Amino acid sequence: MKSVLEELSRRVRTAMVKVGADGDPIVRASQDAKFGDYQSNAAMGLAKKLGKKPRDLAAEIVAALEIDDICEPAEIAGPGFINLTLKPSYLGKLLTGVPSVADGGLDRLGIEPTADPQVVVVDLSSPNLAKEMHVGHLRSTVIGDCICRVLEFEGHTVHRENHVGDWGTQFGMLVAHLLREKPDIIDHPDELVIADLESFYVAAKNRFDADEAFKAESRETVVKLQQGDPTTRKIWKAFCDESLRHCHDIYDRLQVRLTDRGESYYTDRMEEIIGRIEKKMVGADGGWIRESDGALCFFLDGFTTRDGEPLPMIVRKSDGGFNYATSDLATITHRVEELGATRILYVVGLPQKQHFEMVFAGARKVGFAGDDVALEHLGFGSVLSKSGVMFKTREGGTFKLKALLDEAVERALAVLREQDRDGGFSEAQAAKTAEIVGIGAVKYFDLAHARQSDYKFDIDHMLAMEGNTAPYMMYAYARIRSIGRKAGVAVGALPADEPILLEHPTEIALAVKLVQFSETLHGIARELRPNVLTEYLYELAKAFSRFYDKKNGVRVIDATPESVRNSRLRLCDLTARTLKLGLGLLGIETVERM
RNA sequence: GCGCCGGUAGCUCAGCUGGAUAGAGCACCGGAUUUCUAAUCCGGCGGUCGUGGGUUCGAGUCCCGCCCGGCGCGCCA
Repeated sequence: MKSVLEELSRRVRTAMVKVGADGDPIVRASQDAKFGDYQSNAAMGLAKKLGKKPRDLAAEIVAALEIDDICEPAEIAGPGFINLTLKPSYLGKLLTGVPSVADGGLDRLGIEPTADPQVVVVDLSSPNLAKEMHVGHLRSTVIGDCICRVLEFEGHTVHRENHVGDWGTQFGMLVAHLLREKPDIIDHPDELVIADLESFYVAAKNRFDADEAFKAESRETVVKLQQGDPTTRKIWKAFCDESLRHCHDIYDRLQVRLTDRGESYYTDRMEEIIGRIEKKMVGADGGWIRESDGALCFFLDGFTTRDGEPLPMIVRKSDGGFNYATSDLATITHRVEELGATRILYVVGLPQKQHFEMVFAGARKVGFAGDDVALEHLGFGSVLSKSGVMFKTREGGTFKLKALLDEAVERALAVLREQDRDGGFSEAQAAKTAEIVGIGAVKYFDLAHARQSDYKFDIDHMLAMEGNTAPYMMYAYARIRSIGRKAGVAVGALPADEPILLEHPTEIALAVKLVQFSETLHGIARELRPNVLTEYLYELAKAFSRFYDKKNGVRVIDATPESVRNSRLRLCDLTARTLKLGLGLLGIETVERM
């Protein structure tokens, strides 16, 4: 389906050129239906430059505007707004052309992939393997996955990189602890099971703090690990594999797939880029690469410490080791040079903003990323407890993500039971539906908030049946499916040449929403804002409720004549397919019955 | 101290590169409706957009000051 927004922008732009007022047509979907469906706000800004009155310029543009085929006559309002209302016949034509469901393939609703595909790397999730995943990882995983899905749908090649923490001093401690606790692991590394990584870590840490001999042992283990000692490596790998299994239990439930590529993957590359950096150092004007207190540093403009001194980005510690700046630089060279990325997105919490500013500036300056590569930190806000403080357990520890998901599913089951009036759900169906609803609720709630703002984790709110929540959206979908079943029409089965006839205000309003899906999606792919998609889907669902309302809407199954019934059934079907596709891009499953 | 993020209705949150009387959900009040899944629809109540200036035809949005909250600021990630 063509983007209405683009079409209108083109038309208005053409008219503007004709009257000698070239510029951005500033076409937007109107906020209020009384101003039409779209509006152009270009006349007000341009009038002054051209020495004209805004309303006069608007009138000139309108006079030159050729939109009879798609819009009602344009209206000029207020200081010079040009209001545009789509003709029902045009809406009907656009929707009629949407192909029926392709056999087996992904339903694209007729939306074409981009003409300019890119290779995009998304750095998401990236938990530390030393510990259990906690709430802090939810947002990166869920937002990152959504962004990947949207970009993939748009036709880009997406690499989902799970940059897990599997390297560093704490792994010496963990391996040493593991060897003491389960010495037979050397012979059976594949059989390692650690029920609770969190308590395993705590036990190791306690031993480390209390036992000097163990502390020394841990340090030796780190050295052995870094030197590549086979046995140490084997134990380390067994630990990482077990930890990754824990992670993937979560990823499976969240329906997130990604490529695990830990920091350890980059160890050789880190050595190599230090070499490249040292070569640059010789010619670095102003000595922006230099050693300071024994550490190799980048001194980049605009970064200072709390004392106002230049703040270095350390790429090699004074002990010769590397840190996260080094590994982040290494990932950039890998992603650019090996994966061929032209856009790299980091879905990492907002507190790390300064770190990424430095890494990006450093990568550019040292030549690891050229102007043809976009580097973007997609920072996100924190998940707070219901009372608005950082999400912690009573003991001050972090909340395990698994526990949170379990609770959501459990609550979803309770909600389903409550609503299941006629007891139509079997035990197994209820459990399966609860899993989908519960997980979906957590994801939807997260995605429905603006990426950069903090939000309060409110399980009652996310499972509410009213408002902009997953259960509401899922129900809206299931309800439409039920209409299809009752009408005896299969999904997407009505032929694409069955004309869509729009007459009733609620039909037209629904059609406008449906038609706006593609442009909404394109906007999201550009701005990477999942909450815009949830907002859109919610409005679509509401538009459908009005359309289907017995008082203010229209009849569907028993509508006559046949052509009107079919048209309305197609509207139902298109709505359901849009909801399913949209929720799918959020990473949320739908159910046929609820 | 410097920097970043935030402060919008009683509560939870939107507000797209400045655009029309600032929106939604919940809560509260009223109405429809014995239902093509009411897990619905319609209406009402409710905000000096932290605060004081400035820029602009137009500011929740941009600039400056101040207040409040959160976070970050050299070898953890």
